[in-house]
Order: sequence, then C-alpha cells, then structure tokens
Amino acid sequence: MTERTIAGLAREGGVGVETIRFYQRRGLMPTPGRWSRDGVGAGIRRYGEEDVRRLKFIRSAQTAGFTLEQIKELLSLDAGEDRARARVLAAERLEALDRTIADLEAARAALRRLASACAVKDSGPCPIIAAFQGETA
Amino acid sequence: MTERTIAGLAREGGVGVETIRFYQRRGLMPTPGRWSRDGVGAGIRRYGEEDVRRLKFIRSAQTAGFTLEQIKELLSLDAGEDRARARVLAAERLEALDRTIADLEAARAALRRLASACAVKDSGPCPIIAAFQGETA
DNA sequence: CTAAGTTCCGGACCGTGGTACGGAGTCAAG
DNA sequence: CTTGACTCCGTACCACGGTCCGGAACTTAG
Repeated sequence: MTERTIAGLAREGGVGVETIRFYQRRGLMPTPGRWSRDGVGAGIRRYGEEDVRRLKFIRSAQTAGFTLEQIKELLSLDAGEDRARARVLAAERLEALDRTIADLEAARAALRRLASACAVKDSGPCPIIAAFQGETA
Repeated sequence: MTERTIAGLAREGGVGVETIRFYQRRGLMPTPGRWSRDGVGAGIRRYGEEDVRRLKFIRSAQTAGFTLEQIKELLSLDAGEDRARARVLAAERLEALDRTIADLEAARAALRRLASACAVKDSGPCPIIAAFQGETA
C-alpha cells in the first residue's frame, strides 16, 4: 500500500483527518494534486510513504517540544543545505529539554512525597501543599 | 514582611499581577477583603505568607503537569479529609509523568542523533527527518 | 443510475492559560 | 490636596493546537 487517501494517512499517523488538513494550511504537510484516472472530475488527493514519514516526524518533533512553527522550519531545513541552522535549533531544544526533564523529575519526587505523606491513614488532612515545598520551584 | 499587595505577591510568586487575578477568578487563589486602616474608602487587598505558599504551589503543580482544574481540586483536598482521592490524583499524575519523561528522553536521544548527523560538514542536506526515525514514535 | 460514504474547502468554534485595556477608586509623597 | 503610582474590576483579546460544520464534488457498491 503505497498510496492512500487522507483518511488512510491520518490512520497511519495516528491523527485525525482534520489535523492533517490543519497541517496543510499551516504549510507543514504538502497538498498533493488531485488525481482521477478516468479523467472525469477533479479527483482526490493521494498520499505516499514520504507523507507518512513526514507526518510521523511532525508528531515526534512535537513530543520533543518543538512548536509547529519550528517544525515547519526543521522540515524546510531537512531538504536544504543549512546544517548550522539545524544544529542551532537542535541545541536550543536540547537545552530546553534538559531543563524540562529536570523539572519533571523534581515534580515526580514531589509527587512521591505527596503520595507517601497521604498514604498512612485514609482520612484526616493531607498536606498536599507542604509536600511540594522545597523542590520543583 | 508578612503583608503585601497583589504586586508584591506577584513578584514573590514570579508571576504577573494579571495572572493572580486570573487565578482568583478561577477560584485557585482567595480574594481577601479590602482593608483600609483610616476607615475611609474600600481599601486595598493584602496578602500573607499563606498566599505566597499557595501561589508557589500552583506553579509547582503546573510544572508537574496538573491542569488548573486539577490544582483547584488538590487545593481543596489539602484542607479536606479525602486522602484516598489525593492519592488517586497523585498516582495518575505520576504515571503520566513517567510516560512523559520517557518520551522526552527518547526525544533527547533523537535530537542528539540529529545534532551529530548534522555536525560533520557545514553544508549539504542534513537528514533531520531520518534522525527521528525509529524512536520517539 | 442511485445511494452511501469520502473528500474537499473555507470558516467558525473550542479549551487552556493567560495578557491587555480602560475607567474608577485608593494610597503615599511632596 | 494634588500628582503619580498602584489597585480593582469587567471585558476583550491573544497564541496554540486543534476540532467541528456544512455544502458541494467525488468515488464506490449494488
């Protein structure tokens, strides 16, 4: 299966059809030409492997914390020559990512404190705010 | 300094005045009574240590990934008796947090691949999409 | 050929978490 | 007792990342 409609692409990418159309409007996904083999009418757009990879990349880059605008730039860089710019974007995101991960790990520690502070009995006030003091700030 | 105006509270909490007012509308922060010692006029609201702790807690809980709605619930739980509910919220968030951290670590690995894939020369196409294949999906 | 199911498209709408605006009231210094 | 800074309050607006709507065109099964 090397050609699929927008619904197929959406399924493979794990997103909704509307999301793909949204990405197209934003310039993140291409809008292939319509195609009808019986020559009649304008036909329907078809998507290939390249589009699937592109869509999956968008989702991955999103979990890495890139905004759609930045992802758009990354996509244009992927085809282009500007390695320096790509490295800058990657380095910046890497730094932010490290900070975020550290924050989340602190939050995890606070949550564990919270869980164990509230674990002893089943009632009585549970010092939620206090469990967060000292870290994650 | 045990009493401050909203601007002071904002400064200590590292947020803007408007943000506090926004939290008040959402029921996350109390709206203390106005107070004027010369009896004339309605006076100005004053905030204490408790408010600072509360505000800082909100920010911490946000970095832990709780929504404002959930934080509101946590705050009500902090004063209440329902430890079981608090544990449930903490456990759920802890699970989501672990997944998120794992995702971000995968993203970090992908970014490192990207950075080193693009590090060799200063020009020529840089396989950004390819660097993300295989992980972080 | 027709009916059901998709696709296409523009534009409206949504939830989250704020941020800005504008006018009136309040306060502290000079 | 004015001036300038800050407060109060409601309402409007914002960015982000979608999601839904409705009507027309298209495709596919029967």
